[in-house]
Amino acid sequence: MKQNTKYNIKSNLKRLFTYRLCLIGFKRKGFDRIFSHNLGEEAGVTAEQVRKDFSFFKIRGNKKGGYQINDLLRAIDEVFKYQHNQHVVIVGMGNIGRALVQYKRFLLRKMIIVASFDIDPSKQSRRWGIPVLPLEMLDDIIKKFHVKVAIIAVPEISAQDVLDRLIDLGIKGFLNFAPVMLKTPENIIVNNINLCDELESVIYYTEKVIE
Amino acid sequence: MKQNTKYNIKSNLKRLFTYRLCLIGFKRKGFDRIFSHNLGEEAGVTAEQVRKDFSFFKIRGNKKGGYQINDLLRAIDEVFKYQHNQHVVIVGMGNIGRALVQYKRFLLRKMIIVASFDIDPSKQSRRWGIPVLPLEMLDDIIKKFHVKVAIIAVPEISAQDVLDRLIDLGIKGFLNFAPVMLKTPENIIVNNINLCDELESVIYYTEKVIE
DNA sequence: TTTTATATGTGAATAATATCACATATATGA
DNA sequence: TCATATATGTGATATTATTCACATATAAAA
Ligand SMILES: NC(=O)c1ccc[n+]([C@@H]2O[C@H](COP(=O)([O-])OP(=O)(O)OC[C@H]3O[C@@H](n4cnc5c(N)ncnc54)[C@H](O)[C@@H]3O)[C@@H](O)[C@H]2O)c1
Ligand SMILES: NC(=O)c1ccc[n+]([C@@H]2O[C@H](COP(=O)([O-])OP(=O)(O)OC[C@H]3O[C@@H](n4cnc5c(N)ncnc54)[C@H](O)[C@@H]3O)[C@@H](O)[C@H]2O)c1
Repeated sequence: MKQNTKYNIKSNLKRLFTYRLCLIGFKRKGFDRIFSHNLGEEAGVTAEQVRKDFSFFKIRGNKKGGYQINDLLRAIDEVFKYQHNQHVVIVGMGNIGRALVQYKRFLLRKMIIVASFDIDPSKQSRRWGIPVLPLEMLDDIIKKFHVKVAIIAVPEISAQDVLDRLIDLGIKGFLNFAPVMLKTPENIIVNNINLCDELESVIYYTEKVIE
Repeated sequence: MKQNTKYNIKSNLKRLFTYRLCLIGFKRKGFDRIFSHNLGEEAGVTAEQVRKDFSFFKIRGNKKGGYQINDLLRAIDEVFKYQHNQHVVIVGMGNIGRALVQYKRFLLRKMIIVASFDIDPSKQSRRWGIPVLPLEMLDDIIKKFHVKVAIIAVPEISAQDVLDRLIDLGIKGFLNFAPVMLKTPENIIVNNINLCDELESVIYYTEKVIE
């Protein structure tokens, strides 16, 4: 067992997401062509950074002509292999789990939450559009939908157990909302979202600026 | 107006959060002293990194004796100025907003959501423990509780409007859940949480590893 | 009390990232 | 069609972050 995965979203990948957000914005405003300079300004990075990033992901523009926004968006989608839908399960249908299963935007990006799971029988229903199942059904669903990625939204005390069980069932990547350092074997991806830390860091920097 | 804040949680600050998580874990297991080596292994960084980070934040241990966990936790709290409570407001009481106001862990870190706001009168109630108010009340509440930080949980189409209005009312820092690049003046901190991107990056790395 | 083994703290070395600078290709306009 | 201004793409350079290496202090043992 590897002591906690030190996975962190690589900065050039993170910027690619930002670029996409900006490009969608530009498109909405009626642009169909963009230069690295404009995109950089919008994304808060230098134009060279934009070009280097695109270059890294083998995305090419036209000399002097800049980039076609649609081409860029398609190329970015290509990086994320958008040809096929991605099936995801979520474990824990408490406050955060319920919010996530109702989040429509996952679908727009072809990420489909095929089922959710909860230990509490009172949560097991179809109230929220997708089935909420007992954990015994995990194996079936994971096999049926070839699920490789799961969202962990259980209390921190249960997070490691849930993770271990999911790994046994073949899950390779996790989005984890429980504020604990999870222990994982090699080759398992865990992306930890810690909203307390995120809010606290805002407060930290806010106070720094104000002082 | 500065084109979108390129704010990003600095990596040494981010690691400080991780260390805290690990330290709490060690404490639970009965330890009261820790060495940079142990903490580094748990946090997924080198021992030198741990020491450099502590050194950066002026946190000191004892030569040969390592660090007292309680001292470290206190020192980390010191970095985040834990003497006083921090008041926060949240705008948008939809799926994600409702999850957040019920999140008890904010309180443990002395971050108090004093009120939430929604444009929809049907959401305005006291159902969720804290008052859900119309936006007209923003000014009053912000003044009364000296609020400096807000959580934006409104649809992306409204996010910029809400942000501008909050800045006018004196808010300096934001945790933003809407997937848009917000435009801000100087000295305003915006920490964007984009859960689609986070899930997508897990899928990206998972596929990379599997291949 | 003295010795010694060992963990810290930090400059120096290295690695990783980002910026600069410019050669190159080509859209655009004459 | 041709000339030219301009944006890309990328080596070279600078900056930033991490790791190495070791001098130093000191807990623990004798
Ligand atoms: N509520 C938030 O806004 C929020 C924000 C950030 C992080 N989180 C974290 O997300 C996790 C869930 O938070 P929440 O507020 O939704 O909590 P919650 O108590 O509302 O929900 C937890 C759910 O998990 C279920 N559960 C418990 N053990 C389980 C198990 N072993 N297997 C399957 N299901 C199990 C419970 O029945 C419950 O429905 C926690 O770790 C929390 O710290 C929550
Ligand atoms: N649901 C999720 O799990 C999730 C996850 C990540 C990000 N987000 C983002 O968070 C935001 C909210 O998502 P949601 O799912 O809670 O949406 P939602 O539609 O459930 O809730 C939005 C709420 O904002 C209120 N609102 C709209 N305009 C407003 C305004 N100008 N001022 C104040 N309140 C206003 C609405 O009345 C509604 O109650 C969106 O930007 C979404 O993309 C949601």
